[in-house]
Amino acid sequence: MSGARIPEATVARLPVYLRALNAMHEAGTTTCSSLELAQAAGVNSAKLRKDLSHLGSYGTRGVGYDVGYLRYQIAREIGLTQDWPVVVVGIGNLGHALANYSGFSSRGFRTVALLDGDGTRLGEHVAGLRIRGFDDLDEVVAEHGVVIGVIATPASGAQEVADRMVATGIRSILNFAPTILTVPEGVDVRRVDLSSELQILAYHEQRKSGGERGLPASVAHELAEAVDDVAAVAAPSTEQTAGQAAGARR
Amino acid sequence: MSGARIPEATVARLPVYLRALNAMHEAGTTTCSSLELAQAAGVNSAKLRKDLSHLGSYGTRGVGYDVGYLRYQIAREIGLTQDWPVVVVGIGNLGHALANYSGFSSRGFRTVALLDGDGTRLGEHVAGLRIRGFDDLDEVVAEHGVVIGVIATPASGAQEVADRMVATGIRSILNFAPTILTVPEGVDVRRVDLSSELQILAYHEQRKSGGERGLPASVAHELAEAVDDVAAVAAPSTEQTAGQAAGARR
DNA sequence: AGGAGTTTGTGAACGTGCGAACAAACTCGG
DNA sequence: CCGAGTTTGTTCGCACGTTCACAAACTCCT
Repeated sequence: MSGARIPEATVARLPVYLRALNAMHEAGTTTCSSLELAQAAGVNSAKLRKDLSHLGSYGTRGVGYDVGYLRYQIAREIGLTQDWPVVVVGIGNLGHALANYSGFSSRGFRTVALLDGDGTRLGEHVAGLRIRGFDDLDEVVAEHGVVIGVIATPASGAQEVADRMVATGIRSILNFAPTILTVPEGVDVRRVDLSSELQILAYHEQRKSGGERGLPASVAHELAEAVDDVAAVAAPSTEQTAGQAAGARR
Repeated sequence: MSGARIPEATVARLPVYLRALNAMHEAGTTTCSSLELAQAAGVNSAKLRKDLSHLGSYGTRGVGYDVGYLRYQIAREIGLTQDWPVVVVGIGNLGHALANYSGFSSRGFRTVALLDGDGTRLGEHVAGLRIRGFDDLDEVVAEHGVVIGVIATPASGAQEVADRMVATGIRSILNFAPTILTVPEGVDVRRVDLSSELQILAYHEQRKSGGERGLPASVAHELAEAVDDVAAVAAPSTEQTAGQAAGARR
């Protein structure tokens, strides 16, 4: 059963289940039903059961799941029973926060090196680690057997960092830089883009506002100004069908 | 056309397209084909065209898309032509980084207040803003018409912050705290979970390396207990949200 | 003007994911 | 031991998302 392929959507939810199970364990709960766990994780209980069924039959009908046991099974499936050395490149504001982030240092992941291309921060200590130059990447990767790299540089340097990472053998990259990385086949990149998340929220917010409820006056006022600003920058627009222009909206 | 519903998967990709278009614009490119834009965004060109077709017919057959015009259309659809005041709660390492993050202050989003429940940071200035107490939330929201809140507190305080936000009228929350928030119908929450992202990478990495198998089930339970003790000492980790896959295929 | 080349927008096929419903399997009380 | 109650694991139908393939529409060259 462990050999079977697990759907990507399920994989993405396993960390959530794991977190909920950890919370239950710390609260002293030893057993839980699929409904309880599902509510704690914010998903449908049928979906939870189907997700877990991909790992194996770790529950007991009529009873539920043993928190400690299920916790271990999920952790093993994800690979958290082994230690993953991680290197962080780009120790600006975000990199600094990541280095101090407890989620990185606990639970299977261990930050083994902080690298920065900017010489001014060299030697500085963050979260108990000395900031080293980016050129030390090969050495660090070889020494600790790093396979996961975190990029927290500005967008301009991210691709070069990624290339160097791939060259040293890193095959999984977590990218915080606001850019799309191009990597060879076989290398996984996951992107965490704060501004994209905000934009998605804004889209839905705009939808809500357009619906039944009115906009606060302050927002409405700023709307007019902002439209002008963006239009001045963004619209060299010459032709184009005026058919579906902006007017239709609210 | 603007009134039609846009699929969620498409909405999640629009910010990526917008970013690619911005890069092209800054590089002086005035026109691009769906293939060029798709490659810059890291997606299939057919998918790109279908996504854009949900907004309207903004391309020209045989030619491609006008960068500036398409850029404006996407920005308008997302709602970036208006100004979104944002309040950030929890000015620890992460909140500090967010406040300084250029993606927050530019392009439609404006951080209007930094709040923290911890009194020791009060009055401190970060990114040109004075840190205020969490109790000022109502006042700040009312004054600036805030509808988007960012939570960067530890997991323990996140739910209370969310409750207070909802009470003041905030309907969109970006949650960096490693916990699942419970909110009323009509409130959108997006989770950004750094540790979940790492765990997803670890899963795939384990797959690539052939994956060492886990321990026998007999030992599993006791080991889970041990692992948990360790985790209990360290602080909890972070969270991520639903959604988009990474740039690389797998 | 007309044909060749290019590129968009979309219809159709395919795969994936989700939720409801239900049989199988367990516990518990008598 | 048996029946009632509970909860898992799975099957099925449906909706959503992705990719292919192609007609429509545009430009360019002769």
